[in-house]
Amino acid sequence: MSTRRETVRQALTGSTGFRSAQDLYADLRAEGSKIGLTTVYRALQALSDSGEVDVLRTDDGEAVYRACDSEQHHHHLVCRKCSTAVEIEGPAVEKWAAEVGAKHGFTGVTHTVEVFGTCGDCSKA
Amino acid sequence: MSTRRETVRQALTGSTGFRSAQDLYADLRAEGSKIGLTTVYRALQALSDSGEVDVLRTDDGEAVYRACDSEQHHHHLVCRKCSTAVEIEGPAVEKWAAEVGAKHGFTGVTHTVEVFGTCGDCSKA
DNA sequence: GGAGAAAATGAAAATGATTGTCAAAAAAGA
DNA sequence: TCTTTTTTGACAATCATTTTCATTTTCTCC
Repeated sequence: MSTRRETVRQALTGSTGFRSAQDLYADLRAEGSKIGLTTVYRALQALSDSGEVDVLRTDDGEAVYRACDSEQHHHHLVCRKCSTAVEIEGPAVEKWAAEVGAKHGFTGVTHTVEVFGTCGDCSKA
Repeated sequence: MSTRRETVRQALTGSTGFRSAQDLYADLRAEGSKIGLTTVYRALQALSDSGEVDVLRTDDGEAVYRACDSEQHHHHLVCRKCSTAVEIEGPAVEKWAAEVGAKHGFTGVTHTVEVFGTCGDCSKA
C-alpha cells in the first residue's frame, strides 16, 4: 500500500463527485504535492482494478473516478453541471437487464446504468 | 445532403453492430473509396447530431456508432465479442430513472443504459 | 452554360488524454 | 547497513479526435 496511492484515494474521498485524473493531479499539485501525473494514473488504475473506486466515461470519452460509500453494485445519479453524484439502486433494473439478456441468448450479461440531470443546487444558479 | 455522408450512412446501415470511425474508414478505403478520415468523422458527427445514428463509448473511451431501426428512445444489448447489438426497450427503467432523479431534486433527468454480454453465436465459438 | 459564392472535402498538423520507458528514489528484507 | 524489490516521475510515444487551410465540388443566380 503505497503512500501515493493513499494520497490519491484521499483526494477522491474528499469529493462527492466524479473526478478526472488530470483534475485530481492539478488539485494535488496545487496543494503542494510533488506527485507525478503518471502516478496519479497508476493509482487510479489500481484503485479501480481493486474495486475501491468506480469509473465512468464522460460524453467526450474522458475517464472519471469516484470513491463510493457502497461496496456493492450500484448506479449513480450525476449532476451534469458540478458532477456531484448520488449512489442509487434499482433492483428492478438489475432483473430487467438479466432477463432481456437471457431472452436474446446472451451469456455473461452485465450492464451500465447512469442517470444524469442537474442537481438542486445547480438548478437554482 | 452530401454524397459522403450518404456513403458513411450506408456503411453503417450495412452492419448490425457498433462501429468506430477508424473502423468504418478502414472498410471504406478497403473497398476502394477515396474518402478521407476527417470526412468520416464529420459525417458521423452530423448523423449523430441529427439523431440518425446512436453513439456510445467503449470501455477504452472510443466512440462507436450504429444506425438503428428504431427512431425512438431505446437501449442496446451489445455483444462484447463481435459488437452485434439488439435494440431493446425497458419502460420500467425509464420510469425508474425519472423517479429517482426527481426524488433527489434533479431536473432535466436523462439516462444511459446499455446491456452487455456474449451473443449466442460468440458463446459457441 | 458560366461566373462567383458557399459548402464539402481531405491532407497534414495540432490537441489532449492516456500509456510506455527507464533511470533515480524509496521501502522492505536480511 | 547492504541488497533486492517496488514505487515514482520526467519525458517520450500512442492514438483517437479535432483544427486548419487550401482545393474541389456544388449551388445559385444571371
